[in-house]
Amino acid sequence: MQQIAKLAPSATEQRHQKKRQMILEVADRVFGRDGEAGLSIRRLADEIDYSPGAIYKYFNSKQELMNELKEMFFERLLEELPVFDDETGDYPLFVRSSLETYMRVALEAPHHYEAAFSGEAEPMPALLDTSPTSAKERAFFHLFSLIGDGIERGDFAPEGAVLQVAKSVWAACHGLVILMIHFQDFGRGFGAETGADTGPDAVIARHADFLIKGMSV
Amino acid sequence: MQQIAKLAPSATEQRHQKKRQMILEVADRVFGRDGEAGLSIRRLADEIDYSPGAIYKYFNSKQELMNELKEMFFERLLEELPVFDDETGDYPLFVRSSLETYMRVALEAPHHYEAAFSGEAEPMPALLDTSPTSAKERAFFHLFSLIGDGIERGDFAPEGAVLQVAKSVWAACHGLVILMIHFQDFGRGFGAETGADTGPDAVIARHADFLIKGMSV
DNA sequence: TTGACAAGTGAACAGTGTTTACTGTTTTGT
DNA sequence: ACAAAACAGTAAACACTGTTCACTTGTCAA
Repeated sequence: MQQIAKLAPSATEQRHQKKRQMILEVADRVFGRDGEAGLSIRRLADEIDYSPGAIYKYFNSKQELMNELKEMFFERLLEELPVFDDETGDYPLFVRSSLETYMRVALEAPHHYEAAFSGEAEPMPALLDTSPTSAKERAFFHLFSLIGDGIERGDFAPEGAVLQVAKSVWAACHGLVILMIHFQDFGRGFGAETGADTGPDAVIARHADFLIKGMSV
Repeated sequence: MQQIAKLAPSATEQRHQKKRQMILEVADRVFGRDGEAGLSIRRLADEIDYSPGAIYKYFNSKQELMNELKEMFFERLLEELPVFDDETGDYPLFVRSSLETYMRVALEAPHHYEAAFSGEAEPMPALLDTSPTSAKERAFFHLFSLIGDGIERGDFAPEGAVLQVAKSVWAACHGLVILMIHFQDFGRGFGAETGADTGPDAVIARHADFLIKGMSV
């Protein structure tokens, strides 16, 4: 017998979801530490004292589990992104801070971030005039809105189409993160040249400056 | 008995190298079509009518074979990069063309390009005052020199350290390529907005413009 | 001709994601 | 309360993967 709408999840269902969540947390920890190569179904099963097959009672495939890990990452990212204060806020500064946050959070979870852009090519999510569903899409949507709103407000100069500029900025941030993940010392070692701050945070900050300046009126 | 220096490779050695090259070409074709997932040792062995173990008479590991495929890609890239003509050349235009070529060639071999930046993190190659050895390093070195020379010539404004600007530009190009590889329609669909050219080439061109403009005096 | 080396094979090892038949156990409907 | 159905978990197998190793065959050189 099937209910039309399950308003109250059964105790069984609750236990199931709770255990599922537990598995996800363990997987998230292992994946964050050792990456996709280190997160095998058997390894994960060992970690939670289950047999490998048991995992498939909670996830249809490793891919599905991985997608949830990525989704969890983007939810964390969305939480950390700053919110603009219309009264006292400086919009370009707000955008700068947003881009920095995007890059910083990504660098703090390199395996998650890298995995989110590897594997099979996916269709480009609609980023204008739609309500995105997944956290991943919401994050990208947020990023695009930053630029679009900035142009609307008159803080940024619309050199070319709005979406083109947003794409360029997003790509630039994405590229820096990926290169910093891939090259061990990409964000380090050139402080002597100018005496300025060195380290990943400085590279991120200067990159954001470069982009904001390229957009500003 | 071991020769001090093998000036003339033996016929045996020549055959070995020739067959090795043949294997590489087949691997390159399969990898270009189906990516790393589609290029297994067994599949490759099938393709050349060998047994899987035979591959290891020519390569110590799949990783070594993959590295040679990546190296071949960067050699092709280097061949396609334009050369600056000191007499008649417009330097910013030359840089723009160079960046476009980098992105275009990368997009033509998405699996190769993606593989070159995935896997284990590697140390950042020295990009100033050294002669790079591999084609991969030479390509990156070339890219950095573009910016450095432009600043020296006075065509680009040194906002911040030379290397910081070069990093930002490289990262921006890299990011756009990766996003265009990962998102199926990243370079398409917004022509209606402005009536301008659409398609990957247009996105690449506008991205290059964005970067050149950000550097120019 | 004999001995050393090269080329290639087939089987095996350890690992992967995944499926299936099979257990108990728990929940559910009558 | 009892039977039936659903659930949770296991062991074993399947079809892959990269890699190694003993073994045979062929080629070249002293």
